[in-house]
Amino acid sequence: MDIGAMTDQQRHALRSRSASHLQALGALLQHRRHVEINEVLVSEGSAPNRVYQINEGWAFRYKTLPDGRRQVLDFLLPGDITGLFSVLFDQNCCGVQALTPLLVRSTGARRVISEFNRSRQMAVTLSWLAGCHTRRSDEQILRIGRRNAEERMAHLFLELYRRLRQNGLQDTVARRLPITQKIIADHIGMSQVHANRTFRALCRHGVVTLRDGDILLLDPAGLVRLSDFEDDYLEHIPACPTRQESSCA
Amino acid sequence: MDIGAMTDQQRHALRSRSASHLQALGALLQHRRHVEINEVLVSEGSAPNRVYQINEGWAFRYKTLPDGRRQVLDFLLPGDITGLFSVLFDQNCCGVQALTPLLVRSTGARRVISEFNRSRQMAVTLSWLAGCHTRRSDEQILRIGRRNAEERMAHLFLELYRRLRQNGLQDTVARRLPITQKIIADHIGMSQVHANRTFRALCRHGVVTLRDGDILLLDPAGLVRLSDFEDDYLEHIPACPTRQESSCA
DNA sequence: CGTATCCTTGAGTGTGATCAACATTGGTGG
DNA sequence: CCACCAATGTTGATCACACTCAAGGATACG
Repeated sequence: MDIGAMTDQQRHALRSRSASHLQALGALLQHRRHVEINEVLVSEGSAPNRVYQINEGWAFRYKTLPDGRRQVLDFLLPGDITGLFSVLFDQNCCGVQALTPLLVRSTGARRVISEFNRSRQMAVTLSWLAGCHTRRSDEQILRIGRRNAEERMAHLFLELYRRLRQNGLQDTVARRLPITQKIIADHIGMSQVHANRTFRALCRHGVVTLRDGDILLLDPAGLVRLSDFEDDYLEHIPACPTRQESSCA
Repeated sequence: MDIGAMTDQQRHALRSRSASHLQALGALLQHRRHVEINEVLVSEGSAPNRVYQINEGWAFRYKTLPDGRRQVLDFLLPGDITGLFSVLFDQNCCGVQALTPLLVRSTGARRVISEFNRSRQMAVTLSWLAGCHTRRSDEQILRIGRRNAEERMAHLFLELYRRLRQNGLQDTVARRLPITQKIIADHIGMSQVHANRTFRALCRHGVVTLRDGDILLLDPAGLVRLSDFEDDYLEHIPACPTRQESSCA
């Protein structure tokens, strides 16, 4: 056996410690603010001065090409924190925009840096958090690189569903996705028209439908079948101790 | 102005401190080992017990689908460190395989964890490193999501060229890429046949050619034109203090 | 030599893009 | 209250980029 190896128990212990550590970090984000639908919270090229947690609503990270093509990199769901890995850079390489009205909490970069330096265990926590993000973006690369249209869309829907559930939302809530077909298209690398046709195909399979402008997941198990979904890359990041507050806000 | 904001100078100072800090971390990787061409250094699903630095040679990170489709997530170049963000997980979600014979140095996960805990500034360093990786994978998502075949390939070649230069390799060396068309195809999400046709097209533009089985970049500036390349997402990670050794090894 | 790997090219097919038109909805201002 | 506009979803027609299948050539290696 490998001399420097750790047991699963040791790893598990480190992860739980990281989890509570991260909640402490989340508690720093005191400044509350409402963001309008479609508002750009962070613009491409701006200085990364703040770290945000989405308290209510959905947002997305994106990049654009000079000719206007846009890639939606990922989605920020209620409870998600963004910006922790940008504080050392002079410019943001991507932007953040609201998909729905948001309630966000934030704090300044200096405050984050001093919290980074406050505790010796923060490095382990950040390694874990970075690992969670890496796994997600690796899966996104696989999704757009090697899956076909139906698989991509079904796989995306499932990822969002699982993450919403992990972030503490109820099943009925987690099955509603407030995203347009244009946004989906820009996320999984296809045209809006083809996203529509793919979506219609999923509807015909009976796994999703449209309800009041939102996408409604009817049959998660069916989506798993359609996309070969394996959820081992998704790890719960318990950075959202404000779910209760936010629901009564 | 934002109260918690930092100046570019402050950020710059933190980055240089992180850089030297990271070199210290690299110095931990004492265990040397040779890896054969095509050997799997880390297999999908294995326990992440070690952190590696590539000392000589090229490798790639990958994921595979049950039906055999493979996605090359990114390339590991001489000087690159991999595994820092996996140590807290029970299983690897992706594998690492050698493209050329490698000389790697490594250390065990426990050692890495204790180094994480040793210094208060390690968290800042990891935030920076995670940011560097995030920027690269965001760009990879944009590449396969929203660029066409020629742009993808030209863009990839440039990224590799710049990274090799940043890692301290000479210009003539950095212009040689030891990758097959199948590997390129699996990285930028196309078939091997189409990768060949795209490559031929780039040859016809006079920007690349094939030399002794390697890809040779003839005209980096031409590649920039063909792919709208912006290098602002690439930041030098000075984690390779062993370049000199390795060239006389 | 024979075999394996990689590159190359052609032919035929298909997935997904583009263009265009129209329906529906919600918001805004007269 | 209605007219108008913007955003979104829907569908058809056409086209192109990229895939698959197939075969052959070059090179390296045992």
